Amino acid sequence: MKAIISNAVIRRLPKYLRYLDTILANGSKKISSRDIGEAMGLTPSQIRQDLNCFGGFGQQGYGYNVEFLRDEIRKIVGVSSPKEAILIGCGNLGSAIMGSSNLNDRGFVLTDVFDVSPSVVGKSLDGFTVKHLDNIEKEFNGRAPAMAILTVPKSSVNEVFKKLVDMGIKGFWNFSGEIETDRIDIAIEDVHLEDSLMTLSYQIEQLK
Amino acid sequence: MKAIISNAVIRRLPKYLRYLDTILANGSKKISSRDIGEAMGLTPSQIRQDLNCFGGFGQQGYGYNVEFLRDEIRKIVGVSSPKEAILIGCGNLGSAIMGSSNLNDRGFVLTDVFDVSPSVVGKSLDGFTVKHLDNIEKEFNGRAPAMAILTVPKSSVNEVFKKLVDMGIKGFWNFSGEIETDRIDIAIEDVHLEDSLMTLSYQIEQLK
DNA sequence: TAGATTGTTAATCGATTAACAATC
DNA sequence: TAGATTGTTAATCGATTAACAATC
Repeated sequence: MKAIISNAVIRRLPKYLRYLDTILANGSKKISSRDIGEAMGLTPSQIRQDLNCFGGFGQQGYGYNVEFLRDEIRKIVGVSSPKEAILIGCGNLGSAIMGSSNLNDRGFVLTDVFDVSPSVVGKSLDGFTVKHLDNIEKEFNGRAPAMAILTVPKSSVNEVFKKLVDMGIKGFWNFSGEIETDRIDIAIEDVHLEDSLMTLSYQIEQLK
Repeated sequence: MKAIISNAVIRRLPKYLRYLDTILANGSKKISSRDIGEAMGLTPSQIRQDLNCFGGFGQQGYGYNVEFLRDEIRKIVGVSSPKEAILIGCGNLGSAIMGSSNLNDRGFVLTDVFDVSPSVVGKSLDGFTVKHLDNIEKEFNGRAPAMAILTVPKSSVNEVFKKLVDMGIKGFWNFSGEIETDRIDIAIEDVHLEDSLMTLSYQIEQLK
């Protein structure tokens, strides 16, 4: 029985990964939990606890081999086995995500982009020909990509979500507001940029 | 002496706000912590604890007046006193943020947008004429907007940040990666979309 | 070997939940 | 008044930190 990993730990994994990538690029071969902690503003204890949720990646008296640790975390996060992703909604935000190089090397490969607006369907954007969402089932013909990025209007997100779930898609990166569902066999990562913005507003008020 | 509010509480405030806005739009006049909890997947206790960090907004035996509570949280978050914001970096993501209506009514008013690329400086985007970042001091002439949105390349974010801090800007909504600073009189809200993406990748791996 | 640093158990701290008196 | 629900204190739970034996 696999122990349940707390959300706090999972949210730190990408940060470890980013840090290890940085120092690896700088040529570091080994690192101690003490040094990681110092650089990332965490306690050495926390780092050792976090890593030991997944395995003993270090060596007593030595520390951690940077490249090995990086590769292990990449495996844990799933970054080393890219999954097919599609994008629904080619507005400003959708285009921004399409254009960024973040998807590749972060666990996903973008294969297709969809929209419903006649003004973009058929057009070429960032090397993708925008397809009509109505044809998506035909396009995939029983198969399903691992993940869909939702950058559609708030008003249509639930309808689009339902359609994609019916196709068998199990992962969603959702920029389109609240999704209503009780399916627990589906992974949804909600990005609420307005919440982030309001948190900043609060912080700025506190400075006064 | 004001008690320090935990980060967990602060991150929930925008969610309360969003929920209250929704039910207010649906015509609800009053609500109990029990009902809020049910709708948002939190315990009634937590909601009462959270709100009582800021004051007693309810009434025993009755519950909370939705509109009053909403307005109080808006005040706490600072959404009801909009602050000047500027945008640095008019690429895809910058344009997406410019185009979204999220800024207004979320505590900020976008007044100016800047870039350094000759291909956009001088052009008109979403009703804003893109100005050159080199002229920003002249533009503001000693004044400083409350917040800057950073959607610049990772490689230049620290340089841009330093420039803006020198101008007196105290709030940053940062989409451009790691900012190095030890200033504690400055509010920085980092948005790491790659981290969000990797967390989703992890979650999808767990479904298998 | 001696020194260093992990892996892991125990202690602490903080956040969430439960309970209940106050009171509308 | 009786019923409902808050505000708040106390109990619990979980996450972080400290300590230290294991061991490279």
